[in-house]
Amino acid sequence: MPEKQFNALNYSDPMVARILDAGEQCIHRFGIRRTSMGEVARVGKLSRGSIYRHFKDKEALVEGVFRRRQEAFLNRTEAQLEKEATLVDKLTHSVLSGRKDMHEGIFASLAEIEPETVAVMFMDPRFYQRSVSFWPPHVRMAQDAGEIGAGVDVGVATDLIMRLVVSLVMFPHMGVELKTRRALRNYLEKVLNHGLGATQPD
Amino acid sequence: MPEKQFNALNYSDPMVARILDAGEQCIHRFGIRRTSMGEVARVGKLSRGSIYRHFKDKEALVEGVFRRRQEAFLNRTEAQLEKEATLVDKLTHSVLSGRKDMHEGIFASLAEIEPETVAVMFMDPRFYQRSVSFWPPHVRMAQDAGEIGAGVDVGVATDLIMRLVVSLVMFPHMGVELKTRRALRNYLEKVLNHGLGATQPD
DNA sequence: AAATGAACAAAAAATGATTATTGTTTATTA
DNA sequence: TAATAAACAATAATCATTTTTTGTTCATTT
Repeated sequence: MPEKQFNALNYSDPMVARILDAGEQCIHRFGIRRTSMGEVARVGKLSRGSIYRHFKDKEALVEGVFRRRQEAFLNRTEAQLEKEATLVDKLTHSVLSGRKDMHEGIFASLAEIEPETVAVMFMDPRFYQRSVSFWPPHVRMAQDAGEIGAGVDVGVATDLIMRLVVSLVMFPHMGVELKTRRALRNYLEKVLNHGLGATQPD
Repeated sequence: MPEKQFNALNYSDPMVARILDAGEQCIHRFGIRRTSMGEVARVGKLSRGSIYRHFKDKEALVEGVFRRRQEAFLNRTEAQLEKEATLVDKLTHSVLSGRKDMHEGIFASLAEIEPETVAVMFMDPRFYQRSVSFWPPHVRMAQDAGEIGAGVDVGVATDLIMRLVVSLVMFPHMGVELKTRRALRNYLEKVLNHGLGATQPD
């Protein structure tokens, strides 16, 4: 008996999309704990059985909802990044839109209703896996453009970028106030270009 | 009627110490939810009334327990840092002992019993406030020793250091595997000295 | 082929009565 | 002066019970 593959979801499959839409709507309104598969079925105007055909269990459905949101975020970001001139600008944009996403929509409402759930999600390394594979192409582009040292390892650069972006989204203030675009860009420019090794003041 | 000052705790006050000892023991064994003030009193062999004389409520007691733990961690770390030659070595040590603290003792047991609580704590910016005031002297020392650019702002350096340490403690892997002391030190050296601006390979 | 709807046992959640805990007060003790 | 112990209403946890939800199966429909 062949194992079903739940990890690879067709977001384009209209049934999957309908389920995820309904699921997202429910989670947005009631939180994860208070959404039942029956409610998702009712909202999506489909049968409970269909949901279980596409998702192993409630956990997989919830995961699917957030995976799709994240994928959408990355695609949206990816599109915007083409318009940004430098890697520093790309990071600045990513942090700002990451924060925006956290403070509106499903994350914001979940954070109000079930803060522990959001906290646990953000502490889970799996939450960042997809994003880790997002950055290497941009690192290489920056390398080709001479913004980044040619000898810098792409993996190391990606790692640093991820740590900075995640940290800056989670904590706008960690000693220095980094709320405005200006302050953020300035900070990222300094840190990325020289670390703490630069000798020039500004 | 003068407001009591709960934020400034005398860890040296024997009564406060006894309360915190008992509280810590209870939290370690049963978790926060399942420790009652009565149990803390019983374990500490004191009256419930005394606890309320020193701590406004259960939340303040719990906060006190973790504040003292953190303070002890910082003092222990501070003492060790004197033996480390460079800022990079100091950071390496801090990350490693931070991880150690997370994987044993009260944090480890709490993470097993009440993972959401730990996650929420780690997402709270207040958790890092004290540590933020810990680093500036070390930054200045590194600056005097010429390890860090003289023009680098102490606040910015502290901020970056905090973000890196917190991130590296929370996530040993974020694209690159940074579990061994060697890998960690190497990473920190690269990142701190040049950011992504270095051109030399190794 | 895939979605449906109904049936089902097992697991989880809502419920309401009961018990324990909280935070405050007060008189007593060291 | 600070710790204690007991009393107290308000709040929160617990527990046994009822109800809902879950995850599975299967015959039926689209």
